[in-house]
Amino acid sequence: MLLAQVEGFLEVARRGNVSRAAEAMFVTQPTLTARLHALERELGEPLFARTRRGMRLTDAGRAFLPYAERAMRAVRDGRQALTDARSASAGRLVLGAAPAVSTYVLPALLQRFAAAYPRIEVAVRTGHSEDVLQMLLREEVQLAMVRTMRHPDIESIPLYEEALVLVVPRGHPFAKRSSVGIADVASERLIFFDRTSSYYELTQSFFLSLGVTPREVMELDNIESAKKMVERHLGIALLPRTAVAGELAAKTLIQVAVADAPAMSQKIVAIRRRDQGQPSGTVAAFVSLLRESDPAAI
Amino acid sequence: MLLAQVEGFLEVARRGNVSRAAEAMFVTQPTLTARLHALERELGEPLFARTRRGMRLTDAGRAFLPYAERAMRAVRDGRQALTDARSASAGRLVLGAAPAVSTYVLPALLQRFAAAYPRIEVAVRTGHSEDVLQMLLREEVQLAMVRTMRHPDIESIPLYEEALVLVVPRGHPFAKRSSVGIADVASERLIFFDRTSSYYELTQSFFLSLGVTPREVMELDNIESAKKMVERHLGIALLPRTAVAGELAAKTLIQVAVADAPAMSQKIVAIRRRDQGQPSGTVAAFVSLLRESDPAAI
DNA sequence: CGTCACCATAGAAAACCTTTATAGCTAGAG
DNA sequence: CTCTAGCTATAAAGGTTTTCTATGGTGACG
Repeated sequence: MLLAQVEGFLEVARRGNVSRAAEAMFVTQPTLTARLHALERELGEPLFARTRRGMRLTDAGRAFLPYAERAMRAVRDGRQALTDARSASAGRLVLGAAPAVSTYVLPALLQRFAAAYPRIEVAVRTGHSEDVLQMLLREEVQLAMVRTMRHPDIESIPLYEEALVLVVPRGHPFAKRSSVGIADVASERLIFFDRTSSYYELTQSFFLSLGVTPREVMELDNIESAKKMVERHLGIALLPRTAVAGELAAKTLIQVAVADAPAMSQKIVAIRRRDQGQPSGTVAAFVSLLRESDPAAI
Repeated sequence: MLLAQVEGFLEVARRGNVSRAAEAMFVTQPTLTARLHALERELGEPLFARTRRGMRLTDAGRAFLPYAERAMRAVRDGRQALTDARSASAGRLVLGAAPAVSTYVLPALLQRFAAAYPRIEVAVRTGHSEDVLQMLLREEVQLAMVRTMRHPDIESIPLYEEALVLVVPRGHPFAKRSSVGIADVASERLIFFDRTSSYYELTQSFFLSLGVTPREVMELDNIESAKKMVERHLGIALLPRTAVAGELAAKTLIQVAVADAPAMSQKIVAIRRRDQGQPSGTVAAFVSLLRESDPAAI
């Protein structure tokens, strides 16, 4: 069965006249007649009753009609869906993100994205970078924003550098100093977050490399709680800058430079399966929004 | 776009492998490759990402997938609908019927029909024979059961002869007589039903042709009421035999032969549009049920 | 490093579709 | 009663498309 036959069937059913239908479809009448015959032969039943006045649907034709319409509509809608997706005017975008990205970076990005592409449906899956990578490989997400990772099947787009900054509560002795030494830090009560996170390892290895053993006094499994602890003077913490931007601005937390330490940071990238070909419309739209975003503003 | 291409797309999407999909579709691999290329070219976008492992859907392919499935399902279901209709194992049957048929004959017929073809949906439109004929011509009904009518566009199937019988209430003087004369009838109080019905004209012309002027005492617009009136001794009536079968059996009404009068009757037929070709499954099923019914039993 | 498992491509043969031209049929007009 | 108009069906030719066989090319894997 050919779509051209189904389409011809519908057109003739609508007009009750092969010649007019043929004209409307920009083919000759014998062509359309042949298509109808082929369709009827394949279905094993006349779909039209031939009269002097033209073509009338038989009961069988009437029974087939709704299905023919459905099929054509599906094809038409499918085409439209691709056009929409290409222009990113509609569609679905499934993102993966590391927790710090998901919580502190994505909201602003998605707000702008939703404003620019209101008809794109967005879903976010959060997890540690390794888990999100697996989601990407399993094609559960189309694009993931995680720390730099290596895998032969993915390609990366650099996004921004996520610095770990030392924050102390308002009124803390450090708060008035322009910078502190690493030894000062190690002697303070430190609050860590999420032992399973890569940030944990990062800070640990940072202290170790400097030959300093931090006094761990508290470990929370999420950044929000860690911030609250610092605010309540239970210790000081090294936290991702994006995670404390609000508190720094509100001055409930104070950032303190560490004079004799190299900057601790992780590169955050967007990753994508290498074998997915060119990014589809929705992904491409999101990537271009990422690219035109000021990294400092994130 | 060809259905073969859509089908190929689905098969390859399912198997992730052109060669296997081609085998499953009984074509060679290059054929299927060509179909996919043609489809992608028409849609202006790669639907698959070619990898060493086989074919993976792109985002565009994933977006198109549900529509392709919908289209193929519509075609498959359409085929099935025709098969069902042909075997009359399912479908829809819209009948037209004159009031007397609809009320007194159809119920028993439809009971048997529904038992034989439980998955056929039946609808009945009732009206005077002329109106039902118009419905048929407008294709609002597929088959109509009415009195014999002439129209160039319809063909008829004789069903049964509907006799008008004289009925009197139990206890009426006529009830004990084996037959009465036409003059006797005319001198009785007569109850007519539905001046707009053909039965009304039939009985009127019957009396007129015999040179008798009936004493009309009452006219109801439906047969049921007329029967009730006769039962209450308000008169006697000429009613369709099928309409009084129950009362005759229950002996609440008595049939009296009219000796010197020709039998009054109308032929009831099933009519169908001549230009509809062979009856479809559901109609054919109903017609065959009509044919195998004992006319006397109706 | 060769072999395997893929998909892509080439070229020839076959199938198919479309077109022009024409036939056949019926209703309605003159 | 004939003729014409308005349908659809059919025929034959031609050209495009599709399909097949055979082969190329390319990573992956042992």
